[in-house]
Amino acid sequence: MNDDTSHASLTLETLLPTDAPDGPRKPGRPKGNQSAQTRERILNAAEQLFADRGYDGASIRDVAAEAGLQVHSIGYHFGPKESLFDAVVARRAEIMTRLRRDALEDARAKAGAQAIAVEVLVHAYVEPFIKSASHGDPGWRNYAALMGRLANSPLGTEIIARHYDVTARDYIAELNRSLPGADALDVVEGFSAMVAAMLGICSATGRPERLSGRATPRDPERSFETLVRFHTAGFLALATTQ
Amino acid sequence: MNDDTSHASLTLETLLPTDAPDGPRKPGRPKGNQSAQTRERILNAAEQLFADRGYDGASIRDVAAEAGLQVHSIGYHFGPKESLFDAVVARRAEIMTRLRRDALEDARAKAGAQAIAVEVLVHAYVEPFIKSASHGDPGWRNYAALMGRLANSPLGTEIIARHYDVTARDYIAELNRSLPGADALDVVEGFSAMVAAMLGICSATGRPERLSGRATPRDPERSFETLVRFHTAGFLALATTQ
DNA sequence: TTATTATTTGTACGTTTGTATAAATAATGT
DNA sequence: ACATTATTTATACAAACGTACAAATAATAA
Repeated sequence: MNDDTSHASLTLETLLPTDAPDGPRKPGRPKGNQSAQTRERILNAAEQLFADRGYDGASIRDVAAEAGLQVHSIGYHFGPKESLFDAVVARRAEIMTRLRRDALEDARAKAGAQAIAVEVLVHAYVEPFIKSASHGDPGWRNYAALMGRLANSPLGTEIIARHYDVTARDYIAELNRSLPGADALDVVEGFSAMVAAMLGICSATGRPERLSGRATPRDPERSFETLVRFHTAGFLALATTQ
Repeated sequence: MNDDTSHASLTLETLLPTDAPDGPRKPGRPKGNQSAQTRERILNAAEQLFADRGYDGASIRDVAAEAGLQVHSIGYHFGPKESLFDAVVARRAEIMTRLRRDALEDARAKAGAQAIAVEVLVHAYVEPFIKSASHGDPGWRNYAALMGRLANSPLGTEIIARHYDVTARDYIAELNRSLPGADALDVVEGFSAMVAAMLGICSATGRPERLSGRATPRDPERSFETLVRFHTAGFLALATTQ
């Protein structure tokens, strides 16, 4: 599809910043360090296809076609399929983790010697993800959908653990400090519920719209605020009751 | 792998009740209505493999081997792959839906003219699923894991909608009655969060154990109680705050 | 200039995929 | 007894899969 690259007419391709601004690739060693750019293009294509069709549903050939490259270029840059998959997850995981760590340090600095408010912790963990997923960038939107798909699958949990568990434990420890009356096991349970809800919101399955009967997609900003309110109350209930 | 079927030694196969107690099938028309039994066996095998490897990760050949049948027998009984998948989901969806409807009617009868307590509604919706998934039956355990995998995927949401949305709407309507101060959109959001948490608990990914540092798997009964407490408080916060 | 290195292309291999066809077999209906 | 029906086996097929090899090409290094 879309093989009319011969005439440079005013198509979407020329108006929007695409992932392949250079046109069809020519063989030969590229100038300077163009490899990084090609890798990004492959990662973007893979990200979208893995999000749409899942790990097994998206083939290396699909990725190559979407990136405008030959099949072998994928393997050349990323090795076997599973390595490509891990690279897709890893790329934005690093960014997301940094945002969350910064938000946590910020909250710690503001709280001083006192415990951080639960609402602040929930906000700090969830906000970077939901904001990234709903701020227009299709890359982040695809990534969020992919994370949702991964959440309850064996391969997915293994990769998520590798990239996200350290920071998750930091937040859980801080939640325990803020909820001295709550059992630690229950706090982990609440944290898991929070993550599940966050991923559900960003997966854009259309189910909430269907269940509420509205045709228009819901406002992610509003979903975010509701999530914070809802889960903050949930956490507090773990400390007070029982 | 495991191709030493020549000698009938004391292996797990001979000790455990497998899905194929009748031994290898022989061609020819079976006595009476044995077809239903074969279909169940195929559904059990497909359920397990779809849960473990996902829709694209599990092949029809895998299912046939697991059920102890030839490849074509799967197509003979269920048609194309997607029909088999739908049949897997549908089988227990009917049971689950009945349990939930019964629980809802029960709660309505007990509440009389009053609104049903939010906690009762949360309990009624979640209990059949978590109890089925954790009551020892590997079929239900596989089914629950499969549902978790489906939750945030396009194919999955479509199938889930077809089988579960009607009852979900009933519960949401009742939740709105019990939360007169809450916005209907927020209630749907809370309901989605509740379902996501429920599926996460039953998917048995091992992440909560990893995050809490314990090696032993958590008690599902306890997770269930925590879920109800947590989400009931969340719903109530939607009505009181803002 | 010449040799080397990085990257893309084109092609190929063996396996696995979903699905289909044809024959064989045994219970059932008449 | 005989034709019919339901089901399993065996085999086949075209397509798609992940991966690999060899050649071509262009930038860089010597």
